[in-house]
Amino acid sequence: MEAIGVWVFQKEIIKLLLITGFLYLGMIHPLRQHIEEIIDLTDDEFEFVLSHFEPIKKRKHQYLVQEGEFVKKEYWILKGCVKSYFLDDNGKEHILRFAMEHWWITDYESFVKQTPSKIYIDCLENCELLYISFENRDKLTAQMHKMERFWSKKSKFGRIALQNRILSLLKNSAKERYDLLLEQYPKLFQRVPKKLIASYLGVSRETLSRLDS
Amino acid sequence: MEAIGVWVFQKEIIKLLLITGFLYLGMIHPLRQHIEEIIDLTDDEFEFVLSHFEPIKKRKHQYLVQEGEFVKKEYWILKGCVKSYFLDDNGKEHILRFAMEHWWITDYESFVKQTPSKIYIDCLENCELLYISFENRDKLTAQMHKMERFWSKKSKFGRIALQNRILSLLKNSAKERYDLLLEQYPKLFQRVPKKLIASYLGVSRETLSRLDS
DNA sequence: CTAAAATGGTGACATACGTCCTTACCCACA
DNA sequence: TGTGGGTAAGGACGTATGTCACCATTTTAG
Repeated sequence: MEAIGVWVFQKEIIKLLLITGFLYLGMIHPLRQHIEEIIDLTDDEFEFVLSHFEPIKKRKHQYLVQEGEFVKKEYWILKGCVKSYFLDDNGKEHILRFAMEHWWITDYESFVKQTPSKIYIDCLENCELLYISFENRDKLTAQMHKMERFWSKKSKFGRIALQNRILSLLKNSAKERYDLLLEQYPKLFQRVPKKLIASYLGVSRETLSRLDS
Repeated sequence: MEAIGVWVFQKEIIKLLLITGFLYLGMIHPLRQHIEEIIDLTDDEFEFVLSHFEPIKKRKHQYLVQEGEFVKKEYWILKGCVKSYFLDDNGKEHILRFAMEHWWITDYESFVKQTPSKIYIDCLENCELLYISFENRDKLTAQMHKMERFWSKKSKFGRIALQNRILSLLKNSAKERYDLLLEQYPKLFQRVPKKLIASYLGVSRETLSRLDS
């Protein structure tokens, strides 16, 4: 009995290692693939990068970030889907953005300025994540200029995406924004409730459900 | 007569040098002040940085960026005020942002991705600017890690500002957005026409003029 | 398995906002 | 001195969207 218990335990460990990518049998680690879309890495360099991350699992409805908290981690999603949002004075929820597999997420305002967070991030599904702490990110960028370039580029692209969202909020009608989102992220509509999509688009749930016509 | 002409010409040059900060008599160059809010520079380092910039003057209504153009410069405003905006399918103008003294401006999307610009930037007043070319910015960041840190930080703060604008577009009414803008940039209301403020806030000119009540 | 909660569609109604219009004002320039 | 362009205010009207209410399903949690 004892022996079987240990075996099951080991299997769980191996499974976890596989999922989080710390043991990849002949496959390229998804984080490496992701980073190499922008910069090239040797095996050793990737090992070094990865050693600054920790794996973590979260269940649906669990928080990654809560309002008032000092955010000290940036997350990279291996599996699952999360929402980042804030509550207005009436307690109404407004979606800032969603994030899915291979997206980065954190509260950058709190992360960069080291101020208490104004937002929440929580899991819409059970999630498997890698996170890097503020300190490790600093260390890594200081020791590895390539990674500073990587994050710098990511930051620039993130900024452009935000600008385009503002552009869309200013110029497009609710219906147009709906169509654009559906075109760009069709998967999203199968994974997250419509009322969250409505909140992301800045319209009421009722209005959204009347847009299809 | 000839001599006087030369003298007037020299005076103009000196004036230009003074204005653009290439000749600062015992004063700290405003660009240096600006950069040193984030990183420290020695005299030589600042000289080196400045040598990558060029001064330029633009009159009211002149363009810095036009739609369809490949943007190869980033501008820093010494004096004046500009708007960045785009035109929708109906030719309606939507203000992305304003920029005034000591602000950076360009079309980052075109600048970073090297794609044709979707936006216009033009002068609301006569402007005095410094610009840095794409190539010089690359050179400078490659040779001077400090400046890469500077721009990286700027980029992060820019991103946070954009996120907060989205936040505001989602949660605040037109009236609230108006009050917030008035509180944050009271100068703007003395310098730019109300119809542009309306466009920035995402409401019609008529609606804006009715908000005061 | 069942009860409770969340989701999603729709109707009735109120209202904020856009659109179109006229009027008035200021100021640069002929 | 007049004239035209840019700016701003406000009236009239239509429409898109929010709000509240109700109900039918589906999903979740105990």
